[in-house]
Amino acid sequence: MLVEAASLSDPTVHPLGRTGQRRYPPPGTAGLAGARLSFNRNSEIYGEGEPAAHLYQVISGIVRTCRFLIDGRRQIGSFYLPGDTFGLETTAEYTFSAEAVTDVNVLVVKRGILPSQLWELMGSELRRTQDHVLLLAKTAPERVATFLLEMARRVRSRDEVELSMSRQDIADYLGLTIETVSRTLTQLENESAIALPTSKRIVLRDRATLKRLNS
Amino acid sequence: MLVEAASLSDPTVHPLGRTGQRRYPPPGTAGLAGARLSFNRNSEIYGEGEPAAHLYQVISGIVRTCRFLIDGRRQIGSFYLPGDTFGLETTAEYTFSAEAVTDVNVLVVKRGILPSQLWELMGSELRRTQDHVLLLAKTAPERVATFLLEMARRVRSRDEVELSMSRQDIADYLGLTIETVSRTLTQLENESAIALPTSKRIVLRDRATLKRLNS
DNA sequence: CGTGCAGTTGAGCAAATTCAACGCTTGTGG
DNA sequence: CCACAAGCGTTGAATTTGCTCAACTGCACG
Repeated sequence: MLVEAASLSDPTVHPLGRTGQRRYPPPGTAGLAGARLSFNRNSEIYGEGEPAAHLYQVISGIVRTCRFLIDGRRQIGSFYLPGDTFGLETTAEYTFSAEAVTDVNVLVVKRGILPSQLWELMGSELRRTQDHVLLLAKTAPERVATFLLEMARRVRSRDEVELSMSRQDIADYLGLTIETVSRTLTQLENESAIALPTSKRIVLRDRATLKRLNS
Repeated sequence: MLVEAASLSDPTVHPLGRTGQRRYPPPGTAGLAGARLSFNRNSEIYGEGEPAAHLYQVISGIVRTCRFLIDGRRQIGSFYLPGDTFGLETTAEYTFSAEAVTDVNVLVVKRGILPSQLWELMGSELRRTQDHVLLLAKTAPERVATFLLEMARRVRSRDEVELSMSRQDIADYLGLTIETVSRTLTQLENESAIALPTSKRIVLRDRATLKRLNS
């Protein structure tokens, strides 16, 4: 991990874990501002159970948050793309760990967060998680199609998506195995719904088919 | 839908519930104030897509929130027990519909909500939903065991739980079919992990086994 | 005493997982 | 530059899990 700006030990961290406290920053400090950090692929940004001291905004790269069952099964909560903010917690400790899917640059957000921004952030977290629950009610092809459409929407891509994360990451997000993800992608390709120029690059050829699966 | 006129003597069942008498709220409702409403079993409290005008607190009975996929599959988001608050939304419209699992009395909360209370509420919604995602990563016996332990915890019951909701409700919450729920309960009973004096009443006989499944 | 509904149980089936093998890419050292 | 190992992804076969369909039971309510 590489620190490019201010120190993390700075004690003026906004106490995000606490509720009922309303701190309004002085005018002019609104917006996201803080130290910039780099993380290597697959390194941990923070761990489940650690004090939830910071908020992070993705500058470049992709971040995943995940939780584990005791036997090692992993559930990925979300992927965060550039511009997304992660690390918002309602408790004193992180309930998920956050890891770098690719090499990542993040901005540590220490202050200057308005309550309205926090509210907005929490709202999008909640909606994302609710959609995730609905996704897990679907069949394998439906989950994969939903995932592809979601990723295409989030990267504002017309019809091509770069899946930077591994098949294992996708599988743990969708609640499937890597084999099922792989087979489903192949099947979608055979149906001409998508094309797979490389294993990480996906062309959406027939959005209608995908949307139908999306339910 | 909110019904203003009280008509307790009216024996006909209003499709969207009927009003009840005003009473003093039960303990634990400090800060929340509003009209009290009654809804009959299986009536809709509000629908997905309606303007999210109100917050509700359960006084008595059980409420479920749910969403549907286009083909009719239903996903239950949460069950709300007495004391729980539901209807908190981050958008202008409800993303779930809310229905009465049993006959229900609720308090409509229109104002008097502090930002800190809203924050707390949103936080518990988020945590609940995150736990739901993790639950859906589990096997059928694990899901059922987790559900039983959660319900027992929430009703603060030593070792007996009244499952007021139907098997279909449980199945749609756990992402299983009623047959699988039924079979799993039978299996747990055969393993002496639980007892089923009636189909709706469950005795937790061996929490250790259930907790092991809970992962 | 039927009728209807909720829940249970059984048999067969389908979907997804597991286990295993294989291919393709990537990176490394000779 | 090539050889080779390691990791990731794909594919196939067997297995398991949970689902579908169907029958049956118990119970509440007329």
